Amino acid sequence: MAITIYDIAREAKVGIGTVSRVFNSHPNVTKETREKVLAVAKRLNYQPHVYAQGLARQRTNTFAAIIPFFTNYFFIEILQGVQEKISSIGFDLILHGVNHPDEIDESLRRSSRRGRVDGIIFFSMRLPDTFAKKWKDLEIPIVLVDTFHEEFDSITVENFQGAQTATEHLISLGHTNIGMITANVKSDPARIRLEGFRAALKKHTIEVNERNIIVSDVTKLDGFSRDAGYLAMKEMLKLGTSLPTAIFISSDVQAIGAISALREKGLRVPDDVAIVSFDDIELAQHFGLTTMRQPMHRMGELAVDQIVKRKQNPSALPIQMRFMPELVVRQSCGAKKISPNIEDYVHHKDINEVAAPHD
Amino acid sequence: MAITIYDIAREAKVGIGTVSRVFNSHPNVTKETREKVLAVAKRLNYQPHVYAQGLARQRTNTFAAIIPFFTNYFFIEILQGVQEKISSIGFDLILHGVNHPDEIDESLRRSSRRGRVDGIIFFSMRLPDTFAKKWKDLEIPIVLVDTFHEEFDSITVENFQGAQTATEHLISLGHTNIGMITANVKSDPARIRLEGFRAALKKHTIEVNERNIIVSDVTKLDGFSRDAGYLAMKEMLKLGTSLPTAIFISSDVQAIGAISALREKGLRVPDDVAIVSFDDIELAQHFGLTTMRQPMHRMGELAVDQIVKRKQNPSALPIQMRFMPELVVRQSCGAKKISPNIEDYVHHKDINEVAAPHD
DNA sequence: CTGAAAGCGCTAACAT
DNA sequence: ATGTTAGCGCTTTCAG
Repeated sequence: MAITIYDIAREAKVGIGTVSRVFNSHPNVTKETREKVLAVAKRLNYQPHVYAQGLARQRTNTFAAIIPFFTNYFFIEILQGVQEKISSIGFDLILHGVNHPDEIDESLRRSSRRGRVDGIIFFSMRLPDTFAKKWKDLEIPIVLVDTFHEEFDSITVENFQGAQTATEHLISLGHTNIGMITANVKSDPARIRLEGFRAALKKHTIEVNERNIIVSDVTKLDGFSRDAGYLAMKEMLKLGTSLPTAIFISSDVQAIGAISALREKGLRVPDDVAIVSFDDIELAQHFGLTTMRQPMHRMGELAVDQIVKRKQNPSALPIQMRFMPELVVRQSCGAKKISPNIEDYVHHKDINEVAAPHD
Repeated sequence: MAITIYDIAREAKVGIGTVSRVFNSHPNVTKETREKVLAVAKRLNYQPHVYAQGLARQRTNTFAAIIPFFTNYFFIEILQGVQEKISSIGFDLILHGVNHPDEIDESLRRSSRRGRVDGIIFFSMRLPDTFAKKWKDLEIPIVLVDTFHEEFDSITVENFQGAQTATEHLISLGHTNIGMITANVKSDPARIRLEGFRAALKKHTIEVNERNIIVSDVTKLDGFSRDAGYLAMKEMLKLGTSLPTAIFISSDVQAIGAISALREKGLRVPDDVAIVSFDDIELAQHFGLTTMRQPMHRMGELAVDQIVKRKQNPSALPIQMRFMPELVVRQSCGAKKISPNIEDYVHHKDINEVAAPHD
């Protein structure tokens, strides 16, 4: 059996309480005994038992992240922020992947087992109402990322305005025949981006051609995938003659798929079709995508910060943090026809943060 | 305070032992008392305290994965296999990202804290010898993925033969002026793939032109990155006139970067330069990369299986599982000049598994 | 400042 | 079949 504080107490000829105090850097220990204890502990290669600590302290120093599984680069980049921040504060991260909608419940249940985690970061999925209640009672800090529920802290991006900005960029380049490819509208971001798109056209009194709006019915990844983008573009191409001169696409990965479909038909971006997408995942740069940047890494870090804050002040009103996505102009929109790609024309100004307490 | 077995024992007028038995589906409980207990538990919304269970049972039902951080798609695909398998057996996954070599120690230390996890999956990094010893003593199952140490179970890919196959494919297409771009040779896979490349040329008595071998000195991600590939190709292009007609590149991501660099010079793949790379990440298909497929998802699942097996039989000799990567022919090598991409010409035969007990 | 003792919530061996 | 009890390893009063 492994070394316990009893072992080291015996060796150091002190009580276990003292040993405990030493490791918790409690002030009431003389320098001599502290050093004596530490010496023995080192000699015996003592390591505290995390679960015993957790049980006694009534906290676990671990957070859970529940993610609709991370084959999606968007999540990975957020997750990276989460991971770095969590380990920087000495906590552990438990990862729950949700590959199928049916698994949401299971994941929620598993991570909310009593004493399992001190906080939960919940990604992108709509939080079932049954759990909203349950979690409120649980009294464990929860923060929502890329999704919203009025009872919890949330970190989101202004999808509506982002979509509007993207569309207006296309309009400003002279396009009037503009289409959109959006992910499954079961997903809130997809739905809202579509609304933003419509609003932008309306604002500029451009007629919406419903034929040029392709709404993905792919369920896998809610249609935020290369395949979904590819299929959607195929469909748009199939519809015949009046291909729009510009398309707003609800995510970078979809745009990449869409570009493939265009290439197959011998069509070029931006010459034949201009494209603006959303997210600015790392690959967007490679493809020269003009896109709406979401500060993913930052969002991940903030999620962790917010959980920590929430632990300290459980009764504060839910906070809603909303980021304004930023237009990153590269080649796919046709605004810059200079060198092929790899170069990135974004102005590296700081992301705007809009932290507004929820009413 | 939350509900404990004491609460439910009192309510159901039974002993805590009985309650415990019910939840552990111990046979010695009558149907009536079982149902009574279950009813009360449900009414009170009882949830077992994971840490208390862990402490009493002396096991945690969680595994840790230590990954050189997953901005690399290769790891993500393995991790996905790991994640799915782990949750399918009802375990939890703790994720330790290692972003900097200095953090390896810290991660190792943290996940090997006593009673923290029941097993560790260690990815791609060379295991420091100090820890090899320490972990042996720890008596906790450890499996290495994409890296090797003779004292532990490991799951790897035949890098040498894979590189050889890739190179020979290029040779079989008639190329004789073949170059290679490899990641940082601090990484074993990068180094071994380079050796395989050399061996293939030698076998076919083709002279090695050292100028056409670019070894990345990028340290970030050990040079397995788009940027590293881009820079390496730039360097190769800078060297002047004798660009090889074919290049073997040590990973798909690097190949993607390299292709960017070629495009900037107006060079086309495979017309001007044929390319074969390694890994077959999801994106490889999109780029039409001919590549050596590693069964990443499978490797992840297997890692979990092996940890479980190792728990059952701690004293068995270390197992070494080696996969033979499979050549997937797409467009980048020039063997098929048919349609642009998206289509995948691989024969979907099963991956070969070579499980050989270590000596 | 330090030792002893009482939990933390659960499991498992031991009685009955 | 069920209740009782002794841990699991640590934290944290409570005396002294």
